[in-house]
Amino acid sequence: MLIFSEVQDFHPEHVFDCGQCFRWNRQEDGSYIGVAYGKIAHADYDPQSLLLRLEGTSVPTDEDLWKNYFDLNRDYGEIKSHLTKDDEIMAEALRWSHGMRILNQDPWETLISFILSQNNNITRIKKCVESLCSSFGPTIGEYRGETYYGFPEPESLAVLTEEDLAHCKLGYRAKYILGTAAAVADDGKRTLNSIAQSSAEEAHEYLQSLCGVGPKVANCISLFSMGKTASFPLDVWIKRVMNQLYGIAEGDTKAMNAYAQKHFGEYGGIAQQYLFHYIRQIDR
DNA sequence: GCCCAGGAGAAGG
DNA sequence: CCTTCTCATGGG
Repeated sequence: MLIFSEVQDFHPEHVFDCGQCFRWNRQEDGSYIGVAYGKIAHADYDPQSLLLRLEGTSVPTDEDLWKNYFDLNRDYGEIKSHLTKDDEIMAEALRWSHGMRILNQDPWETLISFILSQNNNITRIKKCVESLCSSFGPTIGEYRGETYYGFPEPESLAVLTEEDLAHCKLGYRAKYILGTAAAVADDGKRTLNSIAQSSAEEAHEYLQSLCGVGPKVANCISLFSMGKTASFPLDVWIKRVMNQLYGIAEGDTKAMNAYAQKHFGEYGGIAQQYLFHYIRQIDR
């Protein structure tokens, strides 16, 4: 059990149900159970303290790893005051998403998950990812009567055929998964794990060379698993925000990116996540 | 039956 | 460079 005390700017629903991750599920008591870095994790938050129970086989409670996973080294209060300066829209958005934090997830898992996200909805993305894990990932243990599976390694996916993947119902994205798994397995994850230290431009160049990865997915990967906080993923929801709330012409993606760069700057991705969670809450 | 979902790739200007 | 079409799948 890990206990992080005096954690500010954290709300489980904002963190786990904002669309950045697909393997955390809300429990009746408001806590969340998920799988990350090959561990079954049970997270709970009582104002100020984040409690993390880690289950499964060998459980090294690597405090620094999980502290970084939840991005607890970053001062979100300062970022929020910066973003809300002269921005009433952001101030309103934060009433709905003030406890969101950008998780620092595993690059490989994030890569595959967001290839599956294209032209798809979050409920079904979660089913696709879970199906991949239970079919081709390692069994990592049982917790409260449920069996949990880790994310399959590139080598485990690279040897498959489209027929092997058919029951996962990935649609046309199956061949993207196979292509990208082959490329990453061939490279031994080396480039993928090292470009987090490179510039955002270099990271995007490599990511977009992979099958099924375009500008939007590359931005999600670099934001959610490589610490590139300026990355600004432009999806259908954010295009809606930029048009309807910020008044930018519908479809003018260049102007939307330029606005983000100018007004949100190095925290474009964090701003984007606040707005994403906000528009999805009020649009239902 | 239609439209939509955290889009990308291919084809054609 | 840009625009348009197509690509599985499931839910509303």
